[in-house]
Amino acid sequence: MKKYAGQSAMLVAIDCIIFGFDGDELKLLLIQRGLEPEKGKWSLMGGFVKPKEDLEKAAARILKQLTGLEDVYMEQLQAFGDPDRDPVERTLSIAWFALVDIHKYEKQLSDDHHPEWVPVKKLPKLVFDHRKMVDLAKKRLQYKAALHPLLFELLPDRFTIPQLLNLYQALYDKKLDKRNFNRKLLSAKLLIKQKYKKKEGSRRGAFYYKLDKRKYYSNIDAFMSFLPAREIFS
Amino acid sequence: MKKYAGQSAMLVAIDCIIFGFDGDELKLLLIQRGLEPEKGKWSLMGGFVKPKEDLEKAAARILKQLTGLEDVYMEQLQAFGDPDRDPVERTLSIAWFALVDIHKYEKQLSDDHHPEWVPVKKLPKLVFDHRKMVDLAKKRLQYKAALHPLLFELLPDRFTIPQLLNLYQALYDKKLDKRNFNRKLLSAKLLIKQKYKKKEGSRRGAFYYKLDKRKYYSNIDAFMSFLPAREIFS
DNA sequence: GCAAAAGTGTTCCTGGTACACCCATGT
DNA sequence: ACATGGGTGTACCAGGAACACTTTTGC
Repeated sequence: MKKYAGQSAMLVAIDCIIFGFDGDELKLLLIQRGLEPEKGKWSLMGGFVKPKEDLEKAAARILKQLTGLEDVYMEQLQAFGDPDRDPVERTLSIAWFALVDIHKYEKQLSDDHHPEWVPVKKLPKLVFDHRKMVDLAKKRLQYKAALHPLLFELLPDRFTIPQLLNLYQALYDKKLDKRNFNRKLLSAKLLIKQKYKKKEGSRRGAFYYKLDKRKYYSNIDAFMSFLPAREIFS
Repeated sequence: MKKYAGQSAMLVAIDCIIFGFDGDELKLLLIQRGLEPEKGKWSLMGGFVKPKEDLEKAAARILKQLTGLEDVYMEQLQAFGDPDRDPVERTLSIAWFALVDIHKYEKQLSDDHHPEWVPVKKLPKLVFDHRKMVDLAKKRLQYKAALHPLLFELLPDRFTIPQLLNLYQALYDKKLDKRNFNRKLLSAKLLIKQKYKKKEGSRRGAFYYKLDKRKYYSNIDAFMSFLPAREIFS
């Protein structure tokens, strides 16, 4: 195997921006960094890409390592390559964002990174350029979710419309009209109505819905505006 | 300077998907690869990231090396990291796409890569995974240009509305209604009408327009649908 | 005077938005 | 009975889509 002469290599890492929603706030799963430098500081979950490993695989591996979850929605965000972003050694990082059901996570045993779900709106200081990654990920999520059915990935299999409304409101930090939201949502015909929900948070109870997975997967790139889209990006 | 122990580095390259428009077809600037392996085969313009070089800078450097152009619209597309994508040695590539004014390019002296503008619809076989990069870049451009004023980057400073219409039609491979297109376009108020154009391609001549750069740059992320957007992605 | 492209207006209809009241239940 | 959140209908308006004819000029 010949090599390219005179070129210099660098380390390649993955960092994961992991979104979750607890019914009230949009959250990120952060860890306390286990390596020097900045050991113990808040950080995104990350890791190095292995010599024979695909980027997708690496991202999935790292996500699973922290959350125990597989088959999670992930999307490559962007490569971050400032030569000085890691003071130790030049390290390129490919940021991925993931949308997970926060409740599924809670049942998992997490490893020893001391992970915590932190509200996106109250982020602590993060190491390196992780803050930039988070900001970009949030923008990207806002952008994409305004046009595509995506946020279902953050909710359990069964969910109610008020939950979904809360999620949108949390992501965009705006109040939305529930009547209009409802209508748009149902007109997409992606939801299947279930039985009643009793207990939590309401006297009357709200109906559960499930995704019509068939339509969902064939439409995941479909264009539908769940929002007053042109005003949301202001 | 301490190092991360036991991690393996890899080469990091940039590949540029360079779009141009000749008034009729959408084209890509390809080169004949100068390195083994696959020397002489069609390829995107690329190069390795230098040890102290930023990704943006590297992409701009490589673009300038081929086209002589600076201050060109560029956007990071995605990292391609299949471990076997380059048979010589593991090389991660960050693909960028660029929109250039094909006529500005033609006035430049090009280097010895034997570059050629090739219609996107008649691409030759490309080395490695470059075809995947091109396909993704085209999809991304279609997506973004349906919602944002972007394609001006492919045209000269002065252009006519029929030219712009041709460009949209070429990108989406669909015919568009010129009356509706016209109205939408002008309602964005990004264009400033100029004098007549005589010669080329028409007896009557079409008016030139220029971009209102002030509004353009403050609105480059603005949301405006120049197209029957929800039908264009089919 | 005719061919070829530029330019322009109207109607229809969808879909977005604003807005307010009743319903079901637990306490 | 009342408080709390769940659920629903309507009227208005903006903007997208469909559609055809007139204008200018070079030949």
